[in-house]
Amino acid sequence: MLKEERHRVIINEVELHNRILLSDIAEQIGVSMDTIRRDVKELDADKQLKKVHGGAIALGFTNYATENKNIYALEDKIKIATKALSLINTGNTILIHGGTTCLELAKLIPNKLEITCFTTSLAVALELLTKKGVDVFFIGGRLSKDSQISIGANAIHQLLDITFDYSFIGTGYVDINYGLTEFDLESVQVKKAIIKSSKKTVLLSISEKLNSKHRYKTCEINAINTMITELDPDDMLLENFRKQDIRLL
Amino acid sequence: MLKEERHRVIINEVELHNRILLSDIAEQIGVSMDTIRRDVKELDADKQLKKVHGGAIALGFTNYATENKNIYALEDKIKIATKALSLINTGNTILIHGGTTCLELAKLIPNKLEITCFTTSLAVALELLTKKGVDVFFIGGRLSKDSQISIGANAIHQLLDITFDYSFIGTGYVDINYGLTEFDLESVQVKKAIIKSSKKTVLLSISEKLNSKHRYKTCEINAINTMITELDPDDMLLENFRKQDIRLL
DNA sequence: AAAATAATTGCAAAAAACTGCAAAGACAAA
DNA sequence: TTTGTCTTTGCAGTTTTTTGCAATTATTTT
Repeated sequence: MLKEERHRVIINEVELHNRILLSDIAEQIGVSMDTIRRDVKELDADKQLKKVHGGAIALGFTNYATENKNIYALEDKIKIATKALSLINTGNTILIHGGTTCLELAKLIPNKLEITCFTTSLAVALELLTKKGVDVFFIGGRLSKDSQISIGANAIHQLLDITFDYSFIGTGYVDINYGLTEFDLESVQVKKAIIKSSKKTVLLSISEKLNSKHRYKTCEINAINTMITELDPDDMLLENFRKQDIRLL
Repeated sequence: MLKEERHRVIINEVELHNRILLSDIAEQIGVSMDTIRRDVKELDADKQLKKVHGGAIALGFTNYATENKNIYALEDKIKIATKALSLINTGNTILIHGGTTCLELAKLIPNKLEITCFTTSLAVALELLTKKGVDVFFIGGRLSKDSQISIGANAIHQLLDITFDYSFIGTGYVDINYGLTEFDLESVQVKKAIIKSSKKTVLLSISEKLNSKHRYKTCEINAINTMITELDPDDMLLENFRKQDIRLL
């Protein structure tokens, strides 16, 4: 087998599985490990993949990539939170749910903006307490050890007694067909209650989460009134969402 | 499994749960703790997460809220909290109110003690969330800006729906004749509700507060079942209280 | 203060990478 | 076809990296 052919096979495998073991490929193609090692070295130099000890991984699967992604993600989240903030007016009664993007929103709220703000998140509550103008209410309930947010029947019950001008929520996954979905069922139940109690529900989601889904459904995409991503509302990636009855920001 | 793959798994878990235990990850991936420890060390050096004793936490997940800012009389408070802890048994449903002494109690609760614990204090809640065996519930309500505890009708309403085996409260002032008093009316109202909902109410108070009083009354001294100070129950200073129908500890 | 957990260190076995080399193969010019 | 040159490949020996274990030390918990 020619070198070029082997290279093609290797790249194929990497793209298919995101990672390969040199030993697997050597056996599969039927050449020595040394040869494959040299092939992978070349492909690495050509920036076709990243060579690691024992194998190779697809570009974009490296930790450098995730590191950069996270740095950008924070900027994106601030961008999203800034747009969300523009919706809030003096005198509003709002709810801010948990999650890193929602926490950014809480951080961005100006000291003197006079609003009433409910939250289910300990972190958001602590942040809001530093804002002079904000009247802070915590929705009690069982606290999730992981996310430090209120869940359970108690929280839901309280939520349903209140009407929010706006509620700001994140989600684990969004998909145009599957709607908002989560990894965790209890989280879903709380979010359902939030949506029910809100005049307008605003979804804060980085574009990375678009077109992904998981086990438990919070709601259809149309149950959301406004969706905010870090992208421009005219962005190609949002094309499908523009056809829906939601406001993009 | 390639090292890079393990790294990805670890980062994923940290992002999902905010914190991980090395032992959990080691078991999940099926390698020794040493290997995971080395992985986490590298990821920490890469600023992908923060390594802590026994595990790792997501960047930006540190708690300043429960740090001891007020080390005044800390020794005494720990002594009080230790005595209070001795009252709690497996399976109990208790309430821990706010204040530095109550926070000490929360800190002292052993990891594996299995109890259900309610609280009105953000700091106490955050502390309790670190305890494996504790089911944590937060009593929602309006949050006081300075004390970071729930107050208001909402909190009171929730409290009255529950029965606690023990509730642990502090007070601004105690006097044998005037009972428990406070500077703040809303705090009094919440404490009244707590006392009403508790089979046994335990007062945690440093002796310095004895024989002092203020404007708003929570209850008579007899409404308290147990009073804990840093002093020996036989101490002269507690002579008056011994004549009352309260247990001293 | 004692017990339980976790971190560190040094070490050894295993796996992988590197090095130099020689045989095999590719290819152009004679 | 043959020859000479250059590249590719596999092999053997050496070095490096990874990993798990055991003994020690440090930290946390009770």
